[in-house]
Amino acid sequence: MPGTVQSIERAAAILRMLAGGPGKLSLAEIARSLDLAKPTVHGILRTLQGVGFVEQDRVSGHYQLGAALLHLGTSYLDINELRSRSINWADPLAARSGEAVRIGTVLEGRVLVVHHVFRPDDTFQTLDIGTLMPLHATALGKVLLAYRSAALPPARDPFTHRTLTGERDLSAELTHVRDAGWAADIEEFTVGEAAIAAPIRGYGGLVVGAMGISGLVERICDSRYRPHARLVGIVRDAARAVSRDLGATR
Amino acid sequence: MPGTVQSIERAAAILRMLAGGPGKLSLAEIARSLDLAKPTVHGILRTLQGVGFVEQDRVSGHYQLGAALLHLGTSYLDINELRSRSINWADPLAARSGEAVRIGTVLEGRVLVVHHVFRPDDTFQTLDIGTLMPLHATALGKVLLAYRSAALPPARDPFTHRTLTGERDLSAELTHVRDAGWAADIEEFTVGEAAIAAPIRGYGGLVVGAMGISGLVERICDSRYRPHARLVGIVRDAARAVSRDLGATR
DNA sequence: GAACGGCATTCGACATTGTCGAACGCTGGG
DNA sequence: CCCAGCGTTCGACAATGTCGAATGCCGTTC
Repeated sequence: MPGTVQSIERAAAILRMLAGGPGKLSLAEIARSLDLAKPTVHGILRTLQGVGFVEQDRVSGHYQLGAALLHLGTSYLDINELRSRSINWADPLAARSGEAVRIGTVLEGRVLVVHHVFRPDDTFQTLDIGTLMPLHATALGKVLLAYRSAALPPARDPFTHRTLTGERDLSAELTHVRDAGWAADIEEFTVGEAAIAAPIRGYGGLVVGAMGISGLVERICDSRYRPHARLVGIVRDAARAVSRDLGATR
Repeated sequence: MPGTVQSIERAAAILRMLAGGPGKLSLAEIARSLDLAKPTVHGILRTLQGVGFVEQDRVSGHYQLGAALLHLGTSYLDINELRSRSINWADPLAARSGEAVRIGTVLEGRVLVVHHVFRPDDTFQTLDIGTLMPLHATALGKVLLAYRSAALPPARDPFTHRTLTGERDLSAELTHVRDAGWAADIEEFTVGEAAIAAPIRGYGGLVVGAMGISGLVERICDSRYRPHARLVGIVRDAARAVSRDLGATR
């Protein structure tokens, strides 16, 4: 691409590979995957190692992500306005709904979770901040898909037997999401779990994120697999409040 | 530096600047600080923007860290062995001590927090994972300083009136830390708070991190400002357990 | 124990790219 | 209205990044 720095793009591609796979990769694997000469990859990795973005395992010689990225990642969280505006509404939403709350935005064709409030109980939970989730199989993702102009994601893995993978099914679903103003995923991403999400708009009305709750399907839905209207209402109210904080007027 | 890719080093310097300052910087400020021509910085920023590491504010034209870094940062956490081995011991340590627990390692001349367990009560707390703390003014930092071969940090800000800033005072303190096998900071970083930390060793006995507790000084120390021996003991025990998990034999 | 294949790393030639001076248009402040 | 400083574009050219060839190491196989 003209006007950009090719070696920085290559370095970013290497970091994404390291983030997406088993954690550690050999120089040769990286070179093969990116179709680059080994000395080229070696120079890039040595530079990334020097700036702390990559570490090399002393025993195997393999490479992995480095500590400096953690600081950059959390610094990003500190300045992320979607997150800072959402925080005030996320705890009350978790309290009122009794479910886990997540806020997400689009990154690399998936949902990036930028804030996560645990379900207010003492079950074991893991923090999802920073994780990527599919757009087509989650409530957050369907909201983000519904309001963006890009095409449907080409890869639509069936996470459960209820995941919508067909283009027509998904398009119809997104039309419905736009009409209703919220989305649900009912055992489409995780068997036994359901979620409800609503759009967060920024200045000018553009959808900049989504806010949602998730929990066991029998808590989120009634006996006919329909999300409880009360829960839909409080999710939408909370998302609207965040939108107002962000300067949306619609 | 020969053998490394200069433009990647420059890109990393830009990202560190964005992480370290007020969050948003103008292209001109970055160019001045790094003594680079504006078109040079522009090309690097455009590339970083293309890969999601940087975003540009539509209104002011200023640049800030991008969402892709969050995913890289949390991916680093997922594979960080110091953290994965510490997790099992951190919760019990918080429970037994009744205090907040942090695990840290050295990054860019400071302490990088890689794990944090909240004090087990319902006071308001913020998650410190990814934050950087001073080496000279924290218990975690003093442990890390005591067992590394590098020189003392040149910048030794006085966070409180009790912070050790003199080279002789700090050197003497680090000798004491090595002798005792643990460190404390007693209102040296935060007025009203104290902390205790012990080294975590990796394979071969090298110190790869530190584990510590922190809380109100009147809970951590007795009336003569001495850390409670019971707390010192359980911190050291927990750190030794993590060390064993990491393959240290000492 | 020897041979082999594939690894990470180094070296140096050279072609490509990244750098940067000059210029431009825009915007906010005086 | 004017001006200073901004972000951005363009194109020349020097510096750098790329990569083929080679090397040494290590684990595996015979």
